[in-house]
Amino acid sequence: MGFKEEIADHFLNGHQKYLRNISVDCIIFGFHENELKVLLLNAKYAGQWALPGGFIEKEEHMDEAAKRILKQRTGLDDIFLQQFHVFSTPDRSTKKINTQFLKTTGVSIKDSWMFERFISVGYWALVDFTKVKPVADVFSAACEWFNIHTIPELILDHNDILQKALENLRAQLNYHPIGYNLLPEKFTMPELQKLYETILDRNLDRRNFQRKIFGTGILKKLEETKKGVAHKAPHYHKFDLRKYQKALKGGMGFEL
Amino acid sequence: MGFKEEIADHFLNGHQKYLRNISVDCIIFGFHENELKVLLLNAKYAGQWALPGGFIEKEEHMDEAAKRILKQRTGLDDIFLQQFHVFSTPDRSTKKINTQFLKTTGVSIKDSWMFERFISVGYWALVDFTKVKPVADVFSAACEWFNIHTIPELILDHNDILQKALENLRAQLNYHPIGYNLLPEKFTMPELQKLYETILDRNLDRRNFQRKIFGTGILKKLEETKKGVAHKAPHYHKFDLRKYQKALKGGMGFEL
DNA sequence: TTATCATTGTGTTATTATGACACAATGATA
DNA sequence: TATCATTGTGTCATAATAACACAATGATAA
Repeated sequence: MGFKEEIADHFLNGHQKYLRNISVDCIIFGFHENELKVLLLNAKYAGQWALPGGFIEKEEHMDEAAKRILKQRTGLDDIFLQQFHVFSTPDRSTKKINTQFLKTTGVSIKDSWMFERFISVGYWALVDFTKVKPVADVFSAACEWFNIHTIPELILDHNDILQKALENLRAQLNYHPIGYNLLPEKFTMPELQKLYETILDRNLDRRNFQRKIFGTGILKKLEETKKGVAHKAPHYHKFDLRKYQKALKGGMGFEL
Repeated sequence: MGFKEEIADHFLNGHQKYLRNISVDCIIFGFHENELKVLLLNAKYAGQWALPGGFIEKEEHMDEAAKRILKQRTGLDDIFLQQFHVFSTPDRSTKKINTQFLKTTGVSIKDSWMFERFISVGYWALVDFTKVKPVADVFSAACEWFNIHTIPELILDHNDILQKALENLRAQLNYHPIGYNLLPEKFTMPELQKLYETILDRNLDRRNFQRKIFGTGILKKLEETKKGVAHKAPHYHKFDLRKYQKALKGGMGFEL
């Protein structure tokens, strides 16, 4: 099946494979060079950036659908993910964009399930930036990381979705192993603090932060220090996962 | 249109009015006689209790759908409601129940959108128990309040949904005007405390509770005392909504 | 009429958590 | 070898929380 045929098939017969009127959008968070980032796709022909998303197969759990989509974009299995909100304004339809897409692709289709309204379930995911190889798909010209503070205008309501994801991530910070999933195995205390500061969007006192984190016992300090860094080299740390999980159950007490 | 015709029409043509594969289920919370309660429907012919639910019209916001459903059951407008989770196990289909229902009703239908899998969005709602008049519908033999601690076995995964709703309500206690929406305008301090205790599922120290609540300034103490009560009569209180809203923004600090 | 009794209403103290703050040690770079 | 930005660490004042007891009330029972 060639490219055109593949597209036509998706528009004409996709509803036999996927549930109708419902889709999944993913906010993939990564942390790199002391910045919180999200993975975005550049929709071909629309020329606009979008959240990676997809549809739910007829016999598939929605969480599995999200995992499948995440795997396609990042190459990773076992991603930590969390559904956080359903977006359902009646004008959520990609009809305009899809029509434009078909036109430029040279495929002519009158009616399609893809022209209908979609209710979308938002998931956020936490990935180890260093392990991700961004992958675009046939609909996308590019797949790239963006700093959370310099997000371009996205299609549909994707900017709202992203905003809501951030708020939810913030609210969940004390109840999910966010540090554990966003950082590589070894990391420095300033990196961990910066991560918390970025998500909470405010500065934390370095000494109080350290006291609190160490107080929970979730970190093991390694002898090794970070190399190739100007000024005093910070020590590496790693999570004690057992204690981390336990601490999360009671909430970790960072005020919003 | 008679009853049978109405049913047949719903099964045969409902998909022209409603979105497919997606539904809404509501957990309606009320507080009465110091007990947290939920409103359940008894599904006709299935003989089992269920959460009130429904479908989303083609051009309707999902929140509006939930409101519409809530209005049907309670008679109330302006209900405080909150979506909290999406339930999407692949076996979520009412096919069996609906088939049974049609059989006993004497309506014969081979194929229907109602036999397909449904992904359901859970909403919880807070209502003033004293203002609700429970209303059943054509599918339901009864509509009644149940104490949260004595819930019968419900259809499908509705017990799970209810459990999740409770957990979410608990987690949201500090961020939403839950007391304001569940209690009548005038209430006593013991009633408010009992409400918090029920939702948090643990006992609170009477004096510390009072100190904390008064500390936020969200209550106005009235001169009036509760009548017809054995032992010392407690004073009535009412919420200072402005201060309540303000206090909620920063979170009210009841630990889970 | 009076005693009983469960319940309301209220304050103090000890403990714990938080926030504010400063200076010496480090080690790459100039 | 001097500089400099950064790491690493402790104290103290304040705020929040948890534990705890007894007098006042007023309907009910004796």
